[in-house]
Amino acid sequence: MYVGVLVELSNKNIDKVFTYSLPHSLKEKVSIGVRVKVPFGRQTLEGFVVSFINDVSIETKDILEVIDDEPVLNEELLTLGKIMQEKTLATLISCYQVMLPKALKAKNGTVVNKKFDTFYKLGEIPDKLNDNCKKIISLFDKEDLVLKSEIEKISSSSLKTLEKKGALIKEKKEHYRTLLDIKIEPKKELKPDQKNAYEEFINSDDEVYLLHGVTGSGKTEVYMEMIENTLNKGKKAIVLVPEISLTPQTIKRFSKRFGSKIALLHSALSDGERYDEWRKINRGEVDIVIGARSALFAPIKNLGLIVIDEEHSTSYKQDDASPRYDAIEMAKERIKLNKGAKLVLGSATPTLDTYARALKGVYHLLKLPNRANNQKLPIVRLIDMNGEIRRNKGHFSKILLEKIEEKINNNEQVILLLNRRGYSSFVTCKNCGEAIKCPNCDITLTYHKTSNNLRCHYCGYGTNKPIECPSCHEKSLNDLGVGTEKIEEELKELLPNARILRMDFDTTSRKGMHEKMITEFGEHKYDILLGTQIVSKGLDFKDVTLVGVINADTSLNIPNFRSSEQTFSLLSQVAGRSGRSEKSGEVLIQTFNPTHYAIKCVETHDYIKFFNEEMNIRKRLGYPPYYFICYIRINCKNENDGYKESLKIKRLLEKYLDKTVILGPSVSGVFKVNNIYRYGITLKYKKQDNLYEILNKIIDVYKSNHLVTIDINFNPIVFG
DNA sequence: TGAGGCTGCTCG
DNA sequence: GAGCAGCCTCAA
Repeated sequence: MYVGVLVELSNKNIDKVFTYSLPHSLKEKVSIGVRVKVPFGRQTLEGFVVSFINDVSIETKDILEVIDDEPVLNEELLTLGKIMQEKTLATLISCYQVMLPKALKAKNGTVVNKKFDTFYKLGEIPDKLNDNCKKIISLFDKEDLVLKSEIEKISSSSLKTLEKKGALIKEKKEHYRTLLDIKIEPKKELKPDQKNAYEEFINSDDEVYLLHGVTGSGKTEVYMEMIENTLNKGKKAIVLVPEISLTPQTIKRFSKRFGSKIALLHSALSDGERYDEWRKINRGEVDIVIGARSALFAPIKNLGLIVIDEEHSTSYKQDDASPRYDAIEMAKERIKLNKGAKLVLGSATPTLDTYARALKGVYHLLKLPNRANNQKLPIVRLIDMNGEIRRNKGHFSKILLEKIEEKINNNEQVILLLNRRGYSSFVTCKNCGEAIKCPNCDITLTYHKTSNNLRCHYCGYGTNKPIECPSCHEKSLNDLGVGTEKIEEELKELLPNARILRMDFDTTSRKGMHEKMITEFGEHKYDILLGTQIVSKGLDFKDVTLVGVINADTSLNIPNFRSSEQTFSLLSQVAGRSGRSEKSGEVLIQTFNPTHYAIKCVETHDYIKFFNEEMNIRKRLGYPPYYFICYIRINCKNENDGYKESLKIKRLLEKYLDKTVILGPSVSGVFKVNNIYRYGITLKYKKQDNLYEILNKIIDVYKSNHLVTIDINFNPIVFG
């Protein structure tokens, strides 16, 4: 008897199935999907059993040890991992590892302790009982098993008596760290719009849906109804939310409706907690999994529904490490593996790719055009900052300051967004607000401080940093960004009596801080919530009637063809935090580009207009959704070798890819990381049948090259 | 002639 | 990834 094993190391050279013999003593313990320890060369490695093999023609070694009692990868996930490998061209082992919580990844030295608790169950109850004993017995009215500690709260001596008489029987059971405070509340009736969308959903056989609903339209209520419908059919559901909006507010809403049927998977959990949640899911003890990107791979059986909320969020693409997979693409694959299952994508500002597909009928479009409870969308005003900076030194316009004061005096609350994307890596003019762009690509040039020049990361164009602004000819070029701390200081000086809560990566990184801040702001212990992107999603405070955006433009200037889309989306989302209760809301957006379509369309809440404008540009310049993009990064210790190899690769690609536009090589977003130089080649294509074949060949050629490594990223978020 | 470095290959 | 064989270079 032999088994195929995939070993833990992520390296293209050994990313294949190795055959091991199975000693008689381990025969019973091995099944497909369990982790094992195997000899590999002169080291011992962990790996996954992926197949059983009958006859072999080569010498084999014995499996040393079987680690798991139960498989950690089931058949569905094994298949899904293979699909991921084909789509990302990463190593197969990395695709499996990314689906598992840290504690279950095949990796030498991982040990996880299970925690056990003592419970009691009922035995034979004697006729005569004293009061304490009666009380203890009554604990079993609601539950079959009661914790020892709960019983001891009544009386530990009575517990001993009952145990002796055989009325209570001890039982050791695995303990799960509980995460949810469960108080189930009656569900809300759906509003007419929500009901229409829901009914259209349940009466359709389509696989993929886009729920396009404006901010505050109550998408979550619709999701919950869809989930309930799924559970009623005896099936289970996965809900993905961006990490940033996996706030206590969101979790509470789901747990109030579904209680202990939920498991949570997100980054704030410790490894142990995450492992507990995973095992609960694996044993079929929960019906709903809520989590960030990787929760898509929760080992749920009988899956009926996947919901991906805020589907436009870039957090669904693993962009910075291999496997560079897109959770939405993988969700579609998982739906296919579960007959009858459906995928729902939800957003107020869907990505162009998603909305274009919905218009074409590839996805079934469901609409929530109005806010729930007849609230109006907030009134948005643009504040032209051109010239304003010279009038006063700081970052606040007169109007915004006055409005903040007015709201605070009214006992209302304010959210302020500091848009920090693209921080300082580009050059703008302090006077006219123009950013310096590439003449070939319509992409903002990236400023390289060390060489004091500007370069395009798409085509490789480069120029020295000019002394004056090419647009208004003032000598006021600026390459600095602003942080929340600085803004907070400024605000404290301008409004000394305001209570300001600063929320950003620094202040929320400590465990529980994010939750504490949200709770305290909700209790109106502060007047102003100041933060970065973190304040833009999922928050719902009834007293917030003003949202201010300090610098709308910075995200327009990131060197990426998606910069307009991401700006429109961010501003629309943060604007949606205003006026979500009875009081009507206002939004003030400070901008140097008040006529830019991405900003104008936020003012008018006009997604469709934005979509059409942006689609025209994408079509003209050959970007998604009209073209697919693939970014090949070449990493090398030596600058010159890296460039030479990049050119070789480019020539190879040009030889075999006849229907693909090949750009570069140019320096990558961050040119030097850990003393490794990085170059990039960008591919644009509509249909190129042999693309994967050629890319696989290139990977093969370089897999044992010690000088050069290659990363491939399909549909990248960042070109780095 | 032996030490040291580089490359390419294998691991079941 | 680690280890190793095979080959090259260099200095004496």
